[in-house]
Formats: sequence, C-alpha cells, structure tokens
Amino acid sequence: MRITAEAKAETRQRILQAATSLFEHGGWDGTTTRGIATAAGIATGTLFNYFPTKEAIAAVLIGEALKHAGANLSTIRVEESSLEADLFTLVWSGFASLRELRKFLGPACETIFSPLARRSADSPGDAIRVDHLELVDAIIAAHGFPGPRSAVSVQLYWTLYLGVFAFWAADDSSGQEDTLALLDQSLRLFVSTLNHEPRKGTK
Amino acid sequence: MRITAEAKAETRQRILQAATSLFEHGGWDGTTTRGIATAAGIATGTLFNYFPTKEAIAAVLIGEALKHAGANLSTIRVEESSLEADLFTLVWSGFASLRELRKFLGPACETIFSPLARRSADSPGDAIRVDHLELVDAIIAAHGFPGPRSAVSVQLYWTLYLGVFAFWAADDSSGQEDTLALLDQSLRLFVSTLNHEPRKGTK
DNA sequence: GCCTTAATGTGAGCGTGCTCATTTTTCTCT
DNA sequence: AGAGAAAAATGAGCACGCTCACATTAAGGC
Repeated sequence: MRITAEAKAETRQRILQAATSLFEHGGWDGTTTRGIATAAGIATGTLFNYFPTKEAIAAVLIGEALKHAGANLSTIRVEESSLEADLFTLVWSGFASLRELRKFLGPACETIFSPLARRSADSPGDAIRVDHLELVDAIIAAHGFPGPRSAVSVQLYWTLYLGVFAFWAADDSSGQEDTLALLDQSLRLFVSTLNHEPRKGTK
Repeated sequence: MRITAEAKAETRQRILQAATSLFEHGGWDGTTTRGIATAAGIATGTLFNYFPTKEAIAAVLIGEALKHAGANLSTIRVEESSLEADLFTLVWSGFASLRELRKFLGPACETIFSPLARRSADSPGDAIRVDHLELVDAIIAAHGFPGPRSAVSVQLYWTLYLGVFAFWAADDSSGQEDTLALLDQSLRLFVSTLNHEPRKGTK
C-alpha cells in the first residue's frame, strides 16, 4: 500500500510535468489530453483517474504557482504599507509567478475562472479563488477593517481581479505598464468602496 | 440572383429561429450544431456556411436582443437624469431584453465575451462589445465629459460590466436584488473614476 | 505459495464542433 | 434552351475531450 501510494503520487507528478512542458511548447489548444498521457507514460483513460478534466490539470499548475507566491509574500511582508500597496504586492507577485505559464493561461482560465458558466459545484478554479480571497481578506483585516466583507465587496474585488488578470494575460507591452496602470486604478477603486461602504447593519 | 439572396436570408433566419428554440429548451451543451441544422432543414456543413462557429450563432441572438434594447432606450431617454441613472437604464434594459435567453447565456458568453483567450481578431462578441461601448460613450459625452475616454476607463467599464453580467446570469434571487445592488455599486464606482481622472495630458 | 477481492490501468469508442472534396443548384451567355 | 461557370449544399470524416467495459496488477487471508 505504501508502494502504491508513492507510485500514484509519482504518476501524478509526471502528469503535471508532462502537462507543463507540453502547454508551454504548444499552448492550450495545441496540447491534447492524449499527448499529455503519452508523455507521462500512461494511457489516455488513466489520465482521467488522476484529473477529472483538462482544465483541472491547468488549475493545479496555476494554483501551485499562486500558492508559492502567496507563501513568499507573507514572509517578506513589509510593515507600514498602505492597503493598496499590500494588495498590489499580492496581485503582482502572483502574476510574476505565473509568467512562465502565460502562454496558455488565457484559454485555460477562460473556463477555469469564468464566473459565467458556473454550472456545477466545485469547478477546478474554485479553490484558487477561495484561497486568493482569503489572502485578500486577511490583508484587509490587517489594515483595520472589521470582517467579514460584504458579498458585494467580494464580488467586486473578484471582478476587478479577473479584469486585470485577463488584461495582463494579453498585455504584450514591454514591462506591462498598461497592466500596472489598470491594476493601480482598480485597486484604488476597490479600496475606496471599503471606505465608503455603509457600516454593516443588518445581520 | 434576387431569389437566391432572399433564400439565403430566409435560411439564415430559419437557423436563428431553430437555434433560439433549441437553446431555450436544451441549454447550451444540450444543443448540437447538428440539431440546429436538422431543425433548420439543412445539412450540418451548410450551417457553417452561414455562421463560422456555434458561438457566432449565439452572439447574433444576443447582439440582436441588445440592439433592440438600445434602440428603445434612445427613444424613451429621460431628461435631467444623472449619469449613473442613464447608465443603469442602459444596462438594465439590456438585461431585460436578454431575459429569455438567460438559460444558455452563461456558457455561451463564456467564450463570446471573455477577455481571456482573445486569440484572434474579430471574435463573435467584439461587435457587441463595441456597440455597447459606443452607447456608453455617447451617454457619458451627453453628460458633459469630453471624449474620448482613456483606455483604462474603457477597460474598467467593460470589466465591471462583465462582472455584473456574469452575476446577473446566475442570479436566481427573486427580482434580482443582488444584481441590482452590484450594478448600482459598480456604476457608482465607474462614475467616480471619471470624476477623479486626471485631465488627459499626453497625446 | 495460491485464491479472492479490490484497486488501478487500458484503449476502443462515443458525441462533439467543425472541415472539405464532392455533388447539386443557380446564374450567365450565346 | 443548352452548355459552362460560379455559388451553395452536402455528409462522410477528422481530432478532440472524455467514458466505460474489460484486462492487469497488487493486497490480504489461508
């Protein structure tokens, strides 16, 4: 049983590695599940014993990259910074850690992140969203705003985040100044809603 | 030649009708291009002589609904209303005219509207976006803001619009009060950026 | 060591959106 | 009207993501 469990973890890792290199080389549409399976040395069907969909594979890759970014962040957190600045650091370092995946990020995230078409529970990107929102909430709380956030605020944040994310994924300007401007503006906006939000009343 | 042109327009209309009823009955995934073709009385391949993709069909349906809403709007435009109120009317009447299509709107718009995955020029939803942004721009200009809008503003508006749109498409609360709240907040935010925006300088 | 039983791997096959060589229809010119 | 050209319709076929009945392997009891 020990051996089996280890073998399974190893296979899982082989799949993720194979997927990474194939995605990076061929992009989203240029990479097939059959190809990933072959590269990982397993049959097509076996692939789907490890991941329910092609998107789920990408979601794990993206989720891990963001998790690393989040972990690094709490280590090097600077004191005495503004709320905007902390949120900026969170988002921007997340983008940085996704830079290598950018080539296939657009099409993949279209289905992973899109709030449209959330037809069934726990789509592959939900964990990523929840994790990110938790980090955001912690940062906001650390700046003296009593939690929890209102549903509208959360929805608004996620919408703005997705907008910036999408823009960044397609931003080919050197240094992504355009994304920087948009992110800056978006965060300023979001923070201003926190300030103006009516003191939470009912419930 | 006259006859042919008429026949083509007629076939196109039959396709759109067939698609509407099939989408409404079976949703997005439950409707196949073969099914639409059969219902329209043509072969599968012929369908793609009229529309390049399945999404393009849905985009036309959505675009037409929004166009009607926009046309009605300029007729009944009320004087002496705030910018927020006018934008609200635009968006909300658009939603109203999409109400019947709501069942399949989510999955369809995922690919039609998503700013992610904009891999090639003129995707089927571009026309819708451009039309809508033109209306928005006209409304803003009518309230005394000199055009044209900065790229960041436009991007921000579209992001917020998509966020509200996605929320509405999945909002099953009676009367969609939650969507109303989100739309209200989003528009207030957007208008505030117009007010605070630095006077346009370079270029 | 064998037999049983459960877990895992396998690849032919399904239904999908879409393509394209071919056939059929329509138009044009004499 | 009839031949030739241009346009449109056709459906077999492709590659894809994913499934599922079956084959293979591993684990536990005697």
